[in-house]
Amino acid sequence: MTRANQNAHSPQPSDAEWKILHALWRRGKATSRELLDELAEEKWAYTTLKTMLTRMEEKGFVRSKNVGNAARYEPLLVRGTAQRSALRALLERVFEGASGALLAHLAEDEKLSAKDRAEIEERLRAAQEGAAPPPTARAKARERKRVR
Amino acid sequence: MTRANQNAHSPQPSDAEWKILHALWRRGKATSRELLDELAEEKWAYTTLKTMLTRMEEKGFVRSKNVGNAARYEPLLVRGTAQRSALRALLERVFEGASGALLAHLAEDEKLSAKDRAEIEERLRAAQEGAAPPPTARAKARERKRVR
DNA sequence: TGACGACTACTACACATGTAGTAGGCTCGC
DNA sequence: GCGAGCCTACTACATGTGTAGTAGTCGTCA
Repeated sequence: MTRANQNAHSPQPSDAEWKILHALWRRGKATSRELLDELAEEKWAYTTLKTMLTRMEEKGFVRSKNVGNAARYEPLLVRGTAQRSALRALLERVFEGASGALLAHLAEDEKLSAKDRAEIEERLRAAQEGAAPPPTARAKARERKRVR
Repeated sequence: MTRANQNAHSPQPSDAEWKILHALWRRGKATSRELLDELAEEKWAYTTLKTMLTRMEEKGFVRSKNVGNAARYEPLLVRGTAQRSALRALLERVFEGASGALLAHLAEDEKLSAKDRAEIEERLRAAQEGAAPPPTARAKARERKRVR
């Protein structure tokens, strides 16, 4: 049993670990040398990356398989799941569960492109169909929940 | 001087620090004893909380003023700003800047009530109207003083 | 006036994280 | 067969964080 899934209480990846995970998700699997290239802008010493990978393997974030004299790593975490878990953690810790407030910040962010928005609407619609009858909520009341 | 604003590089509050900050935002200002009550469910030793507060003061997250023999603390971070900064950090670190993906998770989250979802749609629509369609740059740019 | 209780400043310590060095083992070209 | 490289496992060490104990100070109440 892998123990690799990210249920609410498995530790969250650290900053550096996220970077490595992203690199791994991009490439599927990779040797540490390849990862070092992929993460060139971090300017890590090879051994630094190796240390990280070892720790990540201990935590069940990645798995390694020996290929020749080198190890080839692959992610065990599923990107979407890990992200969701991190998001949930943030939501609790920073927003005390108030997703509305989180959204408010996000929605106001000018970095959200129109394309992003369109995509979200799309997803929302999909989620809604599969989950709850459209309550056609007069969500006007939203305004006053946005504390100070 | 203060140095209390959260520009991109001031350190993010830690887990425990967020809890304390939330308590402080709830009460405006408070003595450590009051905070200990407010945070009763954490079951912290008084000195634990005190240590945190001291460290937070060093970091410029809070400020204390002596009142009688005890110190009264007040937050220096502004809630919304701190939250936004944390959100942005998450966005970078976990979603590599893809706010769309973040939102998608938020939207699909089964924990999100239908009401929340409706609210999201609402917000999206609003954002879209106000921002996206034609490049008619509306004065939305006022917000973007956030350096980095 | 002295013990009691609250408060503060210091100190301690374990674990996580970022960062990297060292030493020893394989392999391949010459 | 040997040295140059590359790889791995260990070890190291500073800093941050969670958690708390100790000792010293001060006001108050019996």
